[in-house]
Amino acid sequence: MTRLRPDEILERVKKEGFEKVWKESSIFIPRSSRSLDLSGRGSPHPIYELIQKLRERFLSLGFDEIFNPIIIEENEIYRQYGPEAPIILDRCYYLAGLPRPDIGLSKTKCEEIRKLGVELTDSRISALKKVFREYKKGRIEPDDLIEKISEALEIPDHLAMNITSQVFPEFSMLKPEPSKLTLRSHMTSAWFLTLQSLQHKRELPLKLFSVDVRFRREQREDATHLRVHHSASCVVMDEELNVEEGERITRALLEPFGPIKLRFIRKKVSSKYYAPGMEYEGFIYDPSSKRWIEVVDYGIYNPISLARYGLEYPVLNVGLGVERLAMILYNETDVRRLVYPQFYAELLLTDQELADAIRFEVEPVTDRGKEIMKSIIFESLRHKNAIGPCQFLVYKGEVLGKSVEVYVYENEKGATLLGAAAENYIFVYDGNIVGAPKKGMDEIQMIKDARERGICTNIRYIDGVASLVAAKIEEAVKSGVKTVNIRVRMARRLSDINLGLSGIARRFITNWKKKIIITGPVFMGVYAKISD
RNA sequence: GCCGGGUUACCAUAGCCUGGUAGGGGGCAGGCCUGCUGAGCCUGUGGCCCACGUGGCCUCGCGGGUUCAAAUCCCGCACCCGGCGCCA
Repeated sequence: MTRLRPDEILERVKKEGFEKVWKESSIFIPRSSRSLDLSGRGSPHPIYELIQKLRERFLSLGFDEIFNPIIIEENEIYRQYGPEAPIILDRCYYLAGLPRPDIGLSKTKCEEIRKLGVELTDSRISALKKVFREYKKGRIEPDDLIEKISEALEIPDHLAMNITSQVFPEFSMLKPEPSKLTLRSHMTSAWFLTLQSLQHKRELPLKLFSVDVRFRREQREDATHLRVHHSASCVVMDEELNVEEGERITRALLEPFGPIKLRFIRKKVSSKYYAPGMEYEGFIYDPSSKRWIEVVDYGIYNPISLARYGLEYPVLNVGLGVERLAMILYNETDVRRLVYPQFYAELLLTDQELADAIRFEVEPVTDRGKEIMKSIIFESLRHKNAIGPCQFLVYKGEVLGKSVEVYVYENEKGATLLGAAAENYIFVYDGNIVGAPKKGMDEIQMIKDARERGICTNIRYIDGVASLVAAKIEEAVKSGVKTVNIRVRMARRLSDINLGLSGIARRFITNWKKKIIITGPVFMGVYAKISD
């Protein structure tokens, strides 16, 4: 397995430049001879899962889904919020863009260049235009711009420098210029536009919803604040409306999520886009923190704002913070961890995941090899209490056209064929890897816990050793080696019994200072004779 | 916006105040010792170069500075984490 080598690649880019290395870079990419597995099921993101449920629920309550504009002109905020607009806009992101370099080379610019003492011919102008185009496409780097301009105009460097600094300051200092466009901070900003457009096109009552993102210019993201989060928002426009419908809609919306304690309170000071006294907040009781958490906001839009959009009917708006609800439902205290687990969640493996990460370091690949592995295990266990010196033939047969005999043996006088730990199983418990017999050793707490509450991998020490021996025999047959003799004595590390961990599992164990305890006497000898 | 803490090899860290060989642990690798179960001991473990040595150079987030000498002191930057403020 060859991997990409970031250090080497960056070193080459530094020496040879981006363009040259880029052209050759496809050769670095390791290619696979197998095709990718496209079966199985992945895990969904909890936020999208919740959004899906909310959408489904809105639809079943008779609301139509709308894709609302995300980019909103600053002016709309003034129309909706009136005098409150500046403090709303303070929390908004404004869009900015880089100024377009003047590729067209206007007459004014040409005139300015002439004033600097450059004689402009048609061919020079088109050469200069070409330089600008290349620059914009990134084929000329900023460092080389002056040089290229001086070549195009056939002038000395210092003159080219003057041209860029005086005639085209935008080339040397590309600074983003703000626009009056903002990213919506509330779904309401978009609802006014949508309602304005639909009010005479669809029959009342109009029931619309959207579950989508909104943006807040937070100083910093913390456990309860994100810059981008979702609002499950709906509006109702009808000839007559009662604000109490907000509570009914909220209760109906949250019904599929089981018994939730809800409380609604009228806001003493309502926001300016609502009519005074007609804005309510909804709280959900969070049993884990034993606190009421604000999740919903609803109210009836104020007639001034409506009038500025020519709206002739009252509008009720309900907005629910999706991430807030998710935190309660998923019992999570940090919204960052919930939404961006890839950045914030600690590396955590369940015992099952850790157990799955334990594997043989080498394994037999041929059917015969696997057969040998099985008989080593079977025969060794059958004679495990035999007293040495002794040996047992465990396999005799052909492997890749050569005859192979395999023996398990014990040379030591008075010792049993297998050591006491040979039949130990590997258990995983609380992030620790523990080797232990199926019975006994209860006086050691870790073993007791691992056996009672941990996961048994069904891998024994003897399995690891047998796998190693079988693989070595295969290798010996292929390379023409005549004998294989493997003695495993005391096990101390996983590799002693031919076991290994994936890199992620190892990182998990070292990260959390977990233990790998597999010490034990294996004392197993296997000998193989290979002849033609 | 204000204030504080952090960034050291595969992992988690010590060292910084008071400048002078980057230390201990885990993991991994090798060796020793281990004969019936919880276990020890030694060595190695960032990169590059070569004349292959008891060799040289680089490396403590990035970039500068001070100094004979910088992980350490000073300045700037980036990212991360806290506290306060803001949170319609």
